[in-house]
Amino acid sequence: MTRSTSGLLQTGLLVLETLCAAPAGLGVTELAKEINADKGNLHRLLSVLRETGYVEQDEASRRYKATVQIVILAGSMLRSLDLVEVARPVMRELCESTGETIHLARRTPRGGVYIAQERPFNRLSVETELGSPVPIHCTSTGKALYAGSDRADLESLLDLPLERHTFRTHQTVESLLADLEETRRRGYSVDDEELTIGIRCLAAPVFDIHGETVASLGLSGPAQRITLERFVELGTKVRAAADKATYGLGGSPPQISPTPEKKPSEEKTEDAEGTPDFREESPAREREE
Amino acid sequence: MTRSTSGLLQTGLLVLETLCAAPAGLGVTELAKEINADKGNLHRLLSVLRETGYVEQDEASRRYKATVQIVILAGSMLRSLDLVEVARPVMRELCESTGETIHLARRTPRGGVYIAQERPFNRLSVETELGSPVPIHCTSTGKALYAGSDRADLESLLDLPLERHTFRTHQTVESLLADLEETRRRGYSVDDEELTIGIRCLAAPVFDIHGETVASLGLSGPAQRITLERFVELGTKVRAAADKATYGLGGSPPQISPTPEKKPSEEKTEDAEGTPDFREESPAREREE
DNA sequence: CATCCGTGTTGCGTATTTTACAATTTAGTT
DNA sequence: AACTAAATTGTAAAATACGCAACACGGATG
Repeated sequence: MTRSTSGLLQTGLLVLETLCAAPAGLGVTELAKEINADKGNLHRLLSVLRETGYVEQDEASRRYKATVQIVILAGSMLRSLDLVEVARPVMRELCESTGETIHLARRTPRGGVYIAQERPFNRLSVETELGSPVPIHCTSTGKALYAGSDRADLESLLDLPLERHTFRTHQTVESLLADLEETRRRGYSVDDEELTIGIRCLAAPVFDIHGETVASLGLSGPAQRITLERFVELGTKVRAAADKATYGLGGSPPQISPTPEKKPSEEKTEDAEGTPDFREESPAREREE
Repeated sequence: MTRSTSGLLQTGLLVLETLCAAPAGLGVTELAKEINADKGNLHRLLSVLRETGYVEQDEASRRYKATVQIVILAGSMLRSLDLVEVARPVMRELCESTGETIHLARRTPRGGVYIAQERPFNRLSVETELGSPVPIHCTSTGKALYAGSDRADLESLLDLPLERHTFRTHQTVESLLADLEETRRRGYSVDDEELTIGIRCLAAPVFDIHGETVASLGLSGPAQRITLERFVELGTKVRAAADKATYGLGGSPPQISPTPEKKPSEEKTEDAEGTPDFREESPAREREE
């Protein structure tokens, strides 16, 4: 009982995904077991992918591997994304002025993805890989991306229970929500050793022309250099850089905390029309460009 | 008369490719014209891609765009490629010691692709984009990748006539072949302003455990710094770095010019068994790991 | 050396999908 | 409000993907 309704395109993509995740390649049978499909049909499907150039078969081991064709596609996509183009110089500048690693992550309905990075030299620097998913509950990048989401959206994004990486990792949705609330107020997010002990990060959201959060720009480095005392200084710099990117996209960053002196509760400026609100997703109403 | 034999998977991939190259997105009709397919069917196909997460439709403009899903795939592929893992530290080291941009390109049967890059700071540096194709006839990277190919292979790779970028770009296959011959002899390739005036590059091949060229590691920078006098010094460094990567992959670099003093002609050491030969592709005989 | 086991590959009838063409809705424009 | 162009939905005919099963091949085993 393999599976009934799937379609060739769906399984084809699934095969590509599986193969991309398998460094050494997979045999037809292994692959069939992995994605629960018929051996024979899979073999034919793989021929198609081979002819198309997405997959190659090792002569000796007969195993199938993904080729760099996918990387070509991704490259052509990123090159055509004006977000990267706009953010790159800003990132380099911030990287040089702070001497820390800067990264850019794109927001998607299903989670964030790192899409660009700038690293300094002669320094212990944090490695973040391109194209890898952004954890939401324990990175400043993730928090900046989803600071505007409501509880329901957030819960659908998180895979509960929240994976604990350090003793500082958020363990409850409540504490995460409070953190996001604070993020919105101060205009940038903070990760104080919540993913890795010894690493602190700061990030700020980038908005598009419709006022929606499309990306976040972040800075990360060792706790020795990113001291708590520097949070405001660095946070401001990160936010300024993110705002530059926002302007580059034709958008304008929302006002941050009109009334800085306030209790961390009860500040629902709910739907205060005027400037695009940081808080919530507003459906795109204007047409594209 | 749209097209007869294509298959959903093939057109699906074609759609993805087209969409990745179209920054602003495409409408169903535009897309249909572009790839010569039926509007209605494409619409259904796009629904599948939307459900799978590879494509999204802009609410306002109704246009379809590629999502970052492809980048996620590419990332997972590159991360599982030990080539990148092995080469990265070598590249950083070379980048720091020379202060120039270093890049890594992977060889494929259809041409090369840039898959990694390291750039220095505070320097005018060359930008090479990840996932973009490597021109073979006018870059050191391309020459290093295909130095071992014979004339027939080469001609199938090149899109003739050779595109002229500068007055130094190779205009004939003959002069390119001679260049490749010299590349094999000296162990690294050279690009003396053949793609861009003012930019010089050097590259050397990386071999896998079977002695096949799998990648090339290159250095590029402005001609003011990369002077002709430094070619040997830098070429040697680049070659050494590439060799390190080769060793990291479990391979060993072939001997370079056993007799350094020799005329540029008549040096066919044809099939001198012993160490893997730089010259020609040897079919993989050992089984994978 | 024969046998077995696991894997890749091929065959085939049936049924589901894709296809091509066209009708219909929707949105933007004059 | 009518017009235009594009997106979406509908529908039989035909191509195909599907599931199952047989075959080929290689390495391991006894």
